Amino acid sequence: MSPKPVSRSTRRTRRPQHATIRDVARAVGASISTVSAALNGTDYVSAAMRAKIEAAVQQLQYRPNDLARGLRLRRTHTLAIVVPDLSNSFYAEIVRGMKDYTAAANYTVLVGDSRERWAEEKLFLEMLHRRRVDGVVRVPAGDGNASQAAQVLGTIPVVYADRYPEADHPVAAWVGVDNARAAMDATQYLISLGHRRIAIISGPTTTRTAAERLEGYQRALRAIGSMHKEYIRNGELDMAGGARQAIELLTQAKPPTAIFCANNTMTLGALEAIQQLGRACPREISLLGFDDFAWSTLLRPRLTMVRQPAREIGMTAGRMLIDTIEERTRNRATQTLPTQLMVRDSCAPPLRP
Amino acid sequence: MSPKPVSRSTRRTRRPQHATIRDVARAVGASISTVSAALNGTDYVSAAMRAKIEAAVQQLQYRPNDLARGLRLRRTHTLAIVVPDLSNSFYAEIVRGMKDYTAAANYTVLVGDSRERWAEEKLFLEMLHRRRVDGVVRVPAGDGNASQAAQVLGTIPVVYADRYPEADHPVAAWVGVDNARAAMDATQYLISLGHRRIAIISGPTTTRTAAERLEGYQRALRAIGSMHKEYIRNGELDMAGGARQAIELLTQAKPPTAIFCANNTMTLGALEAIQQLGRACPREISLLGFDDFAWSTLLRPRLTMVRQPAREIGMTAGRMLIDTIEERTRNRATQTLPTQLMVRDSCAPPLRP
DNA sequence: ACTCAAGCTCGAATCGTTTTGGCTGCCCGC
DNA sequence: GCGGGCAGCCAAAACGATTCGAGCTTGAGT
Repeated sequence: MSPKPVSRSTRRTRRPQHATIRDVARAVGASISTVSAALNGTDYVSAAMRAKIEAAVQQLQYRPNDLARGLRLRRTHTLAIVVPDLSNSFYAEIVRGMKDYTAAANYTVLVGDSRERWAEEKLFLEMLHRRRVDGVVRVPAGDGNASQAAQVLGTIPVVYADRYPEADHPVAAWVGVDNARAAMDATQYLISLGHRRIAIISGPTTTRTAAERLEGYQRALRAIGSMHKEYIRNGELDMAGGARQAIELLTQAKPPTAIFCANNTMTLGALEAIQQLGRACPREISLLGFDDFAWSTLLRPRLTMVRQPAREIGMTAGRMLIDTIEERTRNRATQTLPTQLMVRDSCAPPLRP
Repeated sequence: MSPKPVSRSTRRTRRPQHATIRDVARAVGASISTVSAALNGTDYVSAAMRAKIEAAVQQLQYRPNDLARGLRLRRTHTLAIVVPDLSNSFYAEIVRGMKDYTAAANYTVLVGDSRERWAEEKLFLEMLHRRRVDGVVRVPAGDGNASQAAQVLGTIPVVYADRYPEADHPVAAWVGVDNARAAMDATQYLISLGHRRIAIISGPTTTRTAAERLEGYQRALRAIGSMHKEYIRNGELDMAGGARQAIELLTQAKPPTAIFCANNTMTLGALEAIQQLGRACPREISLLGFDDFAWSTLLRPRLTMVRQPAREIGMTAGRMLIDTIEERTRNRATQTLPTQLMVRDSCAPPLRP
């Protein structure tokens, strides 16, 4: 009835173990406490003893065991960040920014990729809990359920980056950009070039950022009274999705003269589609993207895009996290960083038919 | 004389702590050992008790503390990988491959970026040692000193990926490609198109892979007796380096008709340079690169490149590492994976003057 | 001469797990 | 009526660090 107990006894291999603080203590004929005090500078230790300890540490190649340390201290000096897509350079850059900032404060960061799926994100968050990370920054997966995160993370501090947490939750710490504003500016730029038939390819509206960008686009078009339902598309955030929507848009009876893509991978997809259809960009069709990336100047045409300060978002998230962890501040502030429209070659006035 | 001891006492904030196994035990009126046995299925526990424990675990949101676990078990179920440049999609893909493979075996992986500097890599490796990771895969930084790694890592198992460790060390586990062969094949392809004045932009010869690729290139050209010193360049591995070398090559009296770039970022740099100089690629100058990347089909011309199976390299490295950790095997084998020449649009026969 | 503080060192408790060995019943076969 | 195996449970010893309190010398101040 009851299951046969499984013996965990992987044969106790005597792998030559690491030197411990006890080994150092023995080597210099001192007590463990003294060695600890010497290494951490946390109590008086004579110069002579200190020197002997230094020598022993060097000779034994002693390195403190951070597991034991973390257990005792209840602090691991580890942070984590989870993003929806690590191969997207936008998120990669956020991660890099956070790593750079927090490394200076002596934190390590674990990075996770949810692939836009809450199920995967949850697995990662549970792992973080077990490892007792000191804090985590989340760019929540796009398929909802973000509110369950508090459950699995318990009391571990969280900072949100880029995307909002669920609306019903009290907005915690957050850093990002004013998406509606940025999208409106971008759309107005296209309008100023003379475009009227402007399409948008947006992400699923379950992600707040996508919804906000759509909102900004609509506000700009409503202002000039030329918003048309058939030019509004949304779907998957990836390249294939962008390409498919672009093809649908361009092959309809009265195609748009400009396309605004609400993230970077969809922009690439749209560009691919345009080239496949043999349309000239920007002469026949203008393309404007979101989330700049490093090699966007290598493409032909060089893409005009809305640039988000990805690195700064990462660094700010790191800073906010560390601040709340070390209780330098308890303000659950939200930080809004500025965007920038990088005007390059992919947008031009529309053809006068 | 002796320094004033620094008090570490960050005020002992009573952050509401996590539930422990002891809490679970108390909740169900059992002993710690019983709870542990139940959770790990490592000893007989009655069905009734097991159920009560499950319930308590759920109710208290108990999650085992992996620090304590790792301390006791002397196993952290954590691996690490350190690469020279995370923003290079080639290495990013290796990392991704390793993560995917090892996640299935329930390992977490820490990833580090050495930026081609041993000093940075060393810092990272020291951190890994303190955290007692179970193993690490290294793509060693290009500036030598790789042999010191054994020192700082102690007895932690290592697998090398892509790049070789120093020659003087006994070659440990390694996975990568036959660089000399791949470079030779690529060069022969250019020869078969009719090129004779073929240049190479290679990396610093301190990295074995760069040296091998140069070697393969030379072998192919020597075979037809048209190797020329002035067509051999090496320098930094980044985009700017590639661009600079390409400009020097193309502006000399008798410029090459084809350029072979020994990694992906330098290839992008060369392409940029070619476009800046207004040379038509591939009509006037052919370009062949190394290390394919995802969006290479978006560039114009679509780049012809030698593809390395990055993902497989990462997965294989992960597998080898886990195998040696779990002592399924102790063969310090080396694995050579096949490359593939992705023929696209950036190479054409040379102009007949 | 007495007190007190500073300088130096140490023992023991603690952090949250796993694991070993032992203790209890109980049932079974003699 | 007894030995012994099995099921179920537990106490205590690790694992490797930090930290609290206390003990022991000195030297200075009174």
